Amino acid sequence: MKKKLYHVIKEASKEWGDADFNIEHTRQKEFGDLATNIAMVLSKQAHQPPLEIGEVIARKLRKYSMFSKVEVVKPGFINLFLSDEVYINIFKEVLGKGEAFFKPDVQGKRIQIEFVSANPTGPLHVGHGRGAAIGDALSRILSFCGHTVEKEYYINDAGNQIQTLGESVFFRYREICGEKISFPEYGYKGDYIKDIAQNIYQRESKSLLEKEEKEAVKICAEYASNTIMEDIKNDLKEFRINFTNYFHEIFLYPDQIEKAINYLKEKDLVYCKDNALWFKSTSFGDDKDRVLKKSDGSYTYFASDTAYHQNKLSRNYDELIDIWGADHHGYVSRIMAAFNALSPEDCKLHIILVQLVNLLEKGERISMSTRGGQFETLRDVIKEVGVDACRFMFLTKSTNTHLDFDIQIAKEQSMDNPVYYVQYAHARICNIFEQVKRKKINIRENVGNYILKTEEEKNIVKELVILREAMDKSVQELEPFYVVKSLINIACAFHQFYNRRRVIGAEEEIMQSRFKLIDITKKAISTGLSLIGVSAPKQM
RNA sequence: GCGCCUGUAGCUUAACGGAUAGAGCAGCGGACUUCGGAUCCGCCGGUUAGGGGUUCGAAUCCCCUCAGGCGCACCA
Repeated sequence: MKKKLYHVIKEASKEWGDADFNIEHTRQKEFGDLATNIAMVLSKQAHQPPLEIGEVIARKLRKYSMFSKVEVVKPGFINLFLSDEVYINIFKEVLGKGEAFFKPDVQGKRIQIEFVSANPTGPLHVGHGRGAAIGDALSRILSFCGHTVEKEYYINDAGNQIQTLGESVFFRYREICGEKISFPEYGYKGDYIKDIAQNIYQRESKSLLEKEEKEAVKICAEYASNTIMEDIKNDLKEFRINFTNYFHEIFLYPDQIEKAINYLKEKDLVYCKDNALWFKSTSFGDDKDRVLKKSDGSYTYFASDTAYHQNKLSRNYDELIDIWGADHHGYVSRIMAAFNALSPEDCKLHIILVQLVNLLEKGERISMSTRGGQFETLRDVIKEVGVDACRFMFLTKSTNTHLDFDIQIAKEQSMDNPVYYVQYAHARICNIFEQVKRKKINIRENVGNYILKTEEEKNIVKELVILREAMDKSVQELEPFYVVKSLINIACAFHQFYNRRRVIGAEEEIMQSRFKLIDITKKAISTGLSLIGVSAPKQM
């Protein structure tokens, strides 16, 4: 609809030449349905007052039957009031296309999105949960819009952290075996480490003590990372997230890392200094060059990450998306540098930073690093507030803003917690159809004469159009939050309608139209909710 | 010290450079004899952290100050 309008307005204003104008949904209904700033934009280049230009354009626009009123106001806005005919046509279009109406026109691409990727050294916490909710919603939205999406989890199972994990477990194991040890400062101190050590003890008894320490630590590390990874996978499943693929860092050792380094060498982007191997990331905009291979011969994580991205490139995606916690932002420029060095041409890499989550309870901050708090893990939070509320909560604010997650509020069923508001609208519609069934009211397949008389009904139609635009915007900006916001507005438009108008009991023609209207509204809500991984219950 | 993110009503927040800064919660007051009151309507509440600048027009862009968060390794 906007596209069509765009052309109409462009046509009406062509005597002044091209301009970068826009059309927006108005905030207040006195300003019509839509408004454009074209007169103000043109006034600069035409050296003419915007009101004059606006009046000329408005005169032309008034000839179109799609507008019931066109007015030019104060600073130079042209307010457009759409005729009922336009609403009816959109309404028919939505009904004809069904769910497909909400898909923006996009060219299908192959996209890989990597998210969560938490190290298998401890359970997922709330911050991971937000990344998970955003990554998963984004995948669903992208694939709904026609892209082919693969979701990948990268497991860091090769570096020092795993070594430390193994050592930590082995310390606990020795403790269980009766040795007196002093647990190292750098070790993982969580209780889950003790549980894992206990399991190993039950399986192996004291046999590990007879092995060489290096060997024993390795066994512990392997066992621990596997069990923790299993737990993580269970948490993700619980959170309704299925990855297409789990990629192990260890798989890159050492051949693919060498391959990546050699590739950079051939391009003369690598040099030796102080016995270490450096990548010239400054040539690609990074602040300083980065080490690939340390002087002790081992690789940095940066080296394996580089190799990992080369591996991704070899899989022929059109676009790559990495979702990281905002605490990794210092890492962005070096990976971008490596990526640009590796990828001569088309494939694009987007790095999305998810801002941190503050976990609160009744306004009090719960620390995530100490074990004082009750709900530091994602699992605990899900158990407490439920998957629906949890996922919705993570998505109500844009990715790039800090999120205060208050357990207390997430449990409440108020407008602070809009998931119920949206679900309730869905349940209400379902209930109307329940009543219809019970009262044996006939729903006609073909409604000859569509009627959208009231503001409330037109509002719903308008919000459905906005959902499609939100879908488009979410894809453009890789930001699922627009869809969520639109869902809340659709629910709002429906609740307003519901409170002022009736479906059952309205005059036959109107009732039949309204059946169609609420049916498509229900579809919009359930589709939208499914895209963010939230259920659409029939009753609550 | 350098870099990134953030600062909007008591709280949580919205606003492609556009109109009187828009919502929800909390507070106060109302609404269905009929489809679910987890809803709807009204009132109260703002110097958009502060100060400069850019322009027809700034919460938004630029500079400075203040406050908070996070990064600045041959760590992961």
